[in-house]
Amino acid sequence: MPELPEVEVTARGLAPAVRGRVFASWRHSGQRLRHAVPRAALDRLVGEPVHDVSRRAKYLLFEFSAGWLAVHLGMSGSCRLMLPDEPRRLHDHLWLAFQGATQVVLNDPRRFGSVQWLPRRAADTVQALGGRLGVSASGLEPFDSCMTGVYLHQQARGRQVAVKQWLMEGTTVVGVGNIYACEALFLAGIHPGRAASRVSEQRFELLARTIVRVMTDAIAAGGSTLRDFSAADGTPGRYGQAHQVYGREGMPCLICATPIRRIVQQQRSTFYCHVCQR
DNA sequence: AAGGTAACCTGACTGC
DNA sequence: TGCAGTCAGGTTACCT
Repeated sequence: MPELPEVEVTARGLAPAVRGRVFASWRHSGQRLRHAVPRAALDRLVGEPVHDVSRRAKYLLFEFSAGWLAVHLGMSGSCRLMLPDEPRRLHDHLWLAFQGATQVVLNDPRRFGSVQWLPRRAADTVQALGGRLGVSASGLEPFDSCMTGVYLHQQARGRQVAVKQWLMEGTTVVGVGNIYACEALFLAGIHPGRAASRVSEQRFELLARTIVRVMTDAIAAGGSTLRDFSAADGTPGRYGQAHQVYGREGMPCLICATPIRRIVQQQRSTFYCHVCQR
């Protein structure tokens, strides 16, 4: 599921209900997620207030005085606010209860999601947490003012990999997954198979702007829902209706009417227009 | 060092 | 109706 917009929508949905509340208790389904649930850290956090709920890359961050609880939604995860007496659903795996009867429940059918504890280090910032979360979270946030065509061009130097794959690595810019990589490359007119180093600075300038635009629009629409995703209040995202190429194989390009093509790169589907994207 | 592949999981859908 | 095969928003360990 979730790329940056979906995680952002989740964070914005949870924050008003959770910010400032005291963490009261937690429960785990016992089913293994990507990483073992940090039991000792969760136990220590009981009684501590949550200062904020935010996002870094595709990670949801619950900020405590001692550090951050980082939740990743994997391919199929979603986090929802629930009342204590609501029945348990299939694939609910983690319950975080807060004072005042607020409960955050992580549901994840495929269990590619994770929960990690990041102890606070001196002068830590949310931006700096990226590297500690993994290489895929180490790049710049798309909304960072340093995310320019010059920056992308410089980062892509010497990289022979396809630009789409390079974009999705998360080492240059974070949060761009399969859907939004396809969409942003289409809007920038860049062929997804082009070597990253062979994209011009001018094209990268356009790409930097289209990434921001696609992300902004997707957040405003509540994200994309393919099958699993829903926001903290359970509503699905509407951005799927705005997809220009993703999931539109064989359908006419919205610019030139040429049928959209689908290829496989790195075992992932890529959708593009071979006329508009060069 | 960079590039490719497999693995982690469940569920929905397609075609026979 | 049932079964096999394919595909799905991500990440990373391990090869070459």
